[in-house]
Amino acid sequence: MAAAPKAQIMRSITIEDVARRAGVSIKTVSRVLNNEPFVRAETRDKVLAAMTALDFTPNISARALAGAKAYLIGLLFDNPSPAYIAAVEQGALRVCRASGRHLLVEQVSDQGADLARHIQVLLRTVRMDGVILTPPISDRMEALDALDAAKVPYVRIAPSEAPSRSPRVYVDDRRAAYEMTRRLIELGHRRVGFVTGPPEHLAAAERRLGYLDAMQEAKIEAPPAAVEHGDFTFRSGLEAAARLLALEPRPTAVFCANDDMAFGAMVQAHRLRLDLPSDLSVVGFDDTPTAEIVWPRLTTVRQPVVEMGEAAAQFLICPPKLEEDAPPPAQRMPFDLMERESTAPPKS
Amino acid sequence: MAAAPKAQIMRSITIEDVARRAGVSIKTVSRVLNNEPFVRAETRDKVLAAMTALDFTPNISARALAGAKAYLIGLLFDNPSPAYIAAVEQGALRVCRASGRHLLVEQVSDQGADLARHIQVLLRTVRMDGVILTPPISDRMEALDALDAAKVPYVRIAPSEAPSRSPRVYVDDRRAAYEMTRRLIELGHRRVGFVTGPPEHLAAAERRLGYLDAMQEAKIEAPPAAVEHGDFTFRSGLEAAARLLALEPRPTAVFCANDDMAFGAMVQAHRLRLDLPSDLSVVGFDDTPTAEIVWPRLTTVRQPVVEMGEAAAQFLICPPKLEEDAPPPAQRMPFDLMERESTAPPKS
DNA sequence: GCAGCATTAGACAACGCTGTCAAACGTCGC
DNA sequence: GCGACGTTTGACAGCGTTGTCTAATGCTGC
Repeated sequence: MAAAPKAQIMRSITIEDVARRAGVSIKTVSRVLNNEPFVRAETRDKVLAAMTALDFTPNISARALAGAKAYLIGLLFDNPSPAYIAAVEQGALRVCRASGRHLLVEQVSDQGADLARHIQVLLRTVRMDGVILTPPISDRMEALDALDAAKVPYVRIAPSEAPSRSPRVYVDDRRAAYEMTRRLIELGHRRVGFVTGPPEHLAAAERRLGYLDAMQEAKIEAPPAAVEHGDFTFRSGLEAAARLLALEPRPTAVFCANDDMAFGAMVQAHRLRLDLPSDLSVVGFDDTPTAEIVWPRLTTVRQPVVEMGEAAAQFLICPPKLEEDAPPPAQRMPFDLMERESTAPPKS
Repeated sequence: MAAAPKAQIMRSITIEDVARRAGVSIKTVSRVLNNEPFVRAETRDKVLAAMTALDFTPNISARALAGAKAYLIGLLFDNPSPAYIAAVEQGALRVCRASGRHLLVEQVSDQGADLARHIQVLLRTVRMDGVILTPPISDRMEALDALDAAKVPYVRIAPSEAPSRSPRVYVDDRRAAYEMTRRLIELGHRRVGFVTGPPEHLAAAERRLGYLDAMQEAKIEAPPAAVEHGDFTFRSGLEAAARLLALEPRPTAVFCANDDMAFGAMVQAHRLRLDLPSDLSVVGFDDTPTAEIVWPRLTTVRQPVVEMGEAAAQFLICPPKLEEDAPPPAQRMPFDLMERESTAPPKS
């Protein structure tokens, strides 16, 4: 048919151009580009000058195709808990920029066997220097298997399952929940309810354990009914709180395994015309931006999520050297108890 | 030195392997892969079978290097207004997945001249089939110039400046603000304050115009003091509201150019012990998830942000054919007035 | 049965870079 | 003044794909 309206071929500036201008071979330019040794300072300068003069930028596809590095970091997520993912992404992005990498974001929401398959295909399609796994993907062993098989380095954020299987960045969920619960007990609460996260999100289970630790330590019996199941959504928090607040005697405090559910609990309390915090203390976990905005402001556990994203990316970009057979490195990040106005001593 | 622990070279399955197995030439496999014509159905099937048998996946770097397509869409943002960006990203991601592309996210927060430079370098470093520009980058002419110069297609989301310069996806901000203001007036409000967005964010200016349209239409004089300046942050909303609520007589309603500022206004109202909505109606713009969570729930203008991200990506992937010299296509998305509990008729 | 044409398949050269290996260039010790 | 050795450079072959161009192949009409 008609000659295709063939896209104007934009010949880009190549290493060859730089080499010609600097009067050296392409390989030498490549050496300079990659900071390889064995280039005389004088030669290096010549090349650098030529690069600047021509405004040369290396092409990432060619580099990935020819060499070992890919200049690409992947961020894999499933559950689009926007605030959390966005924060991780922001941290990762900052590090990528600083080191000349780029960030490929991918949602791998398939359930079951498809997950492994999806990751496999992804890794073969686009080579990456490393991959960041956010919860709940960070606990899916199929994902790790696929990554291992493809020999692509990865870091997990807040994994619970097989924590020592890979590098990871995490906070001590159990400890944080323990401390937060303890704080509620210190305030005088005895009837403290808990709303769990979805079963596949193991960090949420850790939080439950922390809660139980504190209750047990204070010798307070936590009846099974005091632990309600949620799935990290606002709505589930609302519903779980409805069940909790129907209990007799009513809990004086509710600890939700994440902020979104805590917001649900707050709304449910409002609906029941309970005054916060005098009738009910509510606490969450995550310190999402919204925690500062609701009224009363939510007491919660702050996780440095942006920093965790940074740490994870950093990790993939220059992995710390370690002995053969040393356990994979883990970076524990500090958490903070953010006490705000949603908590107070119980009235009664 | 010691022989470098040379990364195990993972030879991937190539087109050549498929070709050999199917008993055809490489080029024929490539034809099948790209759905090019002139392949006999029988041959095609043979190739397809070989592909499946070998579990072949084409390599994106090689394709980008050799061919015209890059299988990569870029998402450029500046202001990390997480909820908004995350929503656009989610929409874009969905479309990318469905069409076998990938999403490269890039933050280009440099101010001034650096922006153009940054984009230039980015585009030369990694070839992309198209780029999505989110506000406020979508109004930065330097960005558009850089993109044009590199001949990379792009879509702008919610641009205000030079709207017809490129394809775009938008909502009618002015109209939406007009209708929302009108609704407040219908409720009986006469003293309606407005909090603007940052000056560089032109959509925010459109919203202000819409507000003024409605006030004028209702023959209500909006004194200059009724329009306060904000910058889209929670804090600025809080401060602007403080100034607005100090006015005598006090406004009975405040319209903020985005939700975050509306939340600030609500908190300020709470601080002043005003009852919402009886003492003060507050409305926002965006319908962020938090709008459902605050108490009272925020009346606001819903924009279909996820869908806008989808539309933008769709657009880059299969651009609608149009005449030479036709104006670049624009997709207007519907908005919705979400009336919730933060608005009511004024008490007085 | 053969030119003439559409259709289908293949050979081969890019694409822009890195890895390998060998060559050239000192420089030192004797 | 020469071999040995460390340093510095370059030639060249890929990497896995697509684009171009040419060569078969099959079919039509006469």
